[in-house]
Amino acid sequence: MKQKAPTLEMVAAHAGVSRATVSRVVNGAPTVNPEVAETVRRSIDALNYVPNRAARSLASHRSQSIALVVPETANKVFADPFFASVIQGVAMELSPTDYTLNMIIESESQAPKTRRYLMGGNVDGVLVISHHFGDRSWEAISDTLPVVFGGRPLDRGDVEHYYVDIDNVAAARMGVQRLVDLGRKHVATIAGPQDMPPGVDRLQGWRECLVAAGLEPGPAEAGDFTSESGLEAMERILATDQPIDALFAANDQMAIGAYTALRRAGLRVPEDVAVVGFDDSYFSASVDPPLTTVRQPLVGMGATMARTLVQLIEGRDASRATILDAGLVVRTSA
Amino acid sequence: MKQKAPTLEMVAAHAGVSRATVSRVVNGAPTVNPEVAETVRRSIDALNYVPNRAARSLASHRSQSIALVVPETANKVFADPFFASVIQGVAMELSPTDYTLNMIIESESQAPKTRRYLMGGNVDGVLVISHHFGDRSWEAISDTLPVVFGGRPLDRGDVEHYYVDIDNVAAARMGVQRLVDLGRKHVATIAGPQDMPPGVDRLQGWRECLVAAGLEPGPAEAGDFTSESGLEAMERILATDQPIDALFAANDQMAIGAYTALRRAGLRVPEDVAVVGFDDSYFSASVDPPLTTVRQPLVGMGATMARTLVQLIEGRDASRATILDAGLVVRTSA
DNA sequence: TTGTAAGCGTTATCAG
DNA sequence: CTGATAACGCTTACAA
Repeated sequence: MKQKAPTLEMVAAHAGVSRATVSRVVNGAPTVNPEVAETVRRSIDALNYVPNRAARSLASHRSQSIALVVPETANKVFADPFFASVIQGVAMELSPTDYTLNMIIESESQAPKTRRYLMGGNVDGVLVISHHFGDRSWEAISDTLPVVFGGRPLDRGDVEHYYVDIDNVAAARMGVQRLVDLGRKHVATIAGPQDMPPGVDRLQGWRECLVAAGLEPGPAEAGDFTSESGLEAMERILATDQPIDALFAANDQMAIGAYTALRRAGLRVPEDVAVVGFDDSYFSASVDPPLTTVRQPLVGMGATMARTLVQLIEGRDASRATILDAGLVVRTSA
Repeated sequence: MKQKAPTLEMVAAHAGVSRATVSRVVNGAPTVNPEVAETVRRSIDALNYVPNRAARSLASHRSQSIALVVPETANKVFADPFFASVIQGVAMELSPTDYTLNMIIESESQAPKTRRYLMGGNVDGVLVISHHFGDRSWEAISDTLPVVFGGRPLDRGDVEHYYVDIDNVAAARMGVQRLVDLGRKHVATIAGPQDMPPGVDRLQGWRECLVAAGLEPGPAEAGDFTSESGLEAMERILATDQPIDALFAANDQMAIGAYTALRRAGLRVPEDVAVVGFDDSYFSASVDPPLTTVRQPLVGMGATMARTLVQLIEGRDASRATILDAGLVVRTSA
């Protein structure tokens, strides 16, 4: 039953032309007589021909495939809505193109293998989603292939990377401003890890906004973006016994962790403590009370990364940094 | 700067052997003199050689790549922990192998294109994660390529598919049994969509368990696995004014939706209504109160799917159905 | 155990 | 505008 796939040659025979012509039609070359092209197209349909990628890339030196590298980092890769949503955006953007998405989960141990695979001409470009920084191994690859990062990479070194991100400082300011506008005077924050840009930038935005409003920054504790760490950080903040009437969390997961700590402490949201999160994760509308949060266009970021990379691959130029807009989503918690 | 990748031929020259020999070493053929093999390996390292996939698959008629097809179904693909976790399992399992993961988001509109791509010899096997059923288009593909499903496909037709799943009926019974053991007498359920196996099976398990315990099944309302639908279903259940002291939700997202409805109705969890969810999604431990739930080994399911497919591809045989164990995770809500 | 040589299905370079 | 014909980098009988 297993029918062998028809080849270009068979189509050529069927249409009574040369393989070269069929190839031209398949690739939409402009220099083909319309009538001939039509005949060829009919033969293609008749035989249900599908080009063979392997042969095509061997001959053209293009793989038509794009690698998406994500760090294995425990098994939290997908637990983090950040990754999941960005990946979704990439996949959807690429879906209608001729590029194939090659997902690579990079465990620390086999990073070298990955690097060689990428440089071995097996992909046309690389998308890197990472919260890691100071990883200079990408510089060599950037030298060989177009690489686009999700989230601003640490700018050490002379290489300017391509990346798409939001302005985390400004976005955080926007979230904190909501709290200030509500008349809150004692705004605490649960910051993200201080060894990665989003963590640092959002903390900075919080501080800047408060200072600009003439308020004294409240207590700040850092978490690792998991809800457990949010719960713990909130407990530490409460333990300081400083007056608190508002909280800005560097992501939604930590915000819901804080919800639990607040509830246990007998504090109501938003009456006693108004809470603003960050990300607008898909669950933030369905927690109780619905979380007011700074929206990050994650799926859009993924799509933009993919679009940028394709541009680079196809020789068109693209801007080094694409900064997408963040926005405030007001719900009930603040 | 862009250094051309070294070819097999260059390695052969460097090592002073024929290309065939290098090929044998690369592919781990047993018929190679150990010393020669060692020399070749050294040359490979020295030149930093990486085989070219395109050439390799063109010559061997194997693509060494596996397609992972997920339905686009709105943009909820990744919002659903089910997909995210299964995909993660697949990716991690494949990561150390020579197979490449080819993610395809299939939008209804271009299903035909996808099908032709798959049948055009571009992949060695297909993994399908779908909640859809009655889709017979896979039967033709199963005829050409090994296909493994995530979740039992609807068994219409004469083709027996390969799939990995859990026993949803038994798993649901296990969750409801917890409620029964707690002495609850009025167990309601929020079921999943009734046009897909998990939805139907979990509802059946709920009923079976209750009947076996000599209890009258409480009210049942169906949702669509989103937390919003869970909230609404819970409201409908409460509106029936039937006495309720326990709830079994067909997934965790609907369970947390129900939390909100219960809280609004002034009901406490678990004191007034004990709640058991399903999936053990990554957020279920961090909601308040922590959710008791039926754990589904999602990442393991993904890994198993990948492993099964590779076995099939490599000619070893595998069992048609692999049923993984589910378990009860007891937290605070029940 | 190793080498020779014939493909694998396209693209690309030239003539025509 | 179209058709030969040589690559592309590797695998794989078949010989040696």
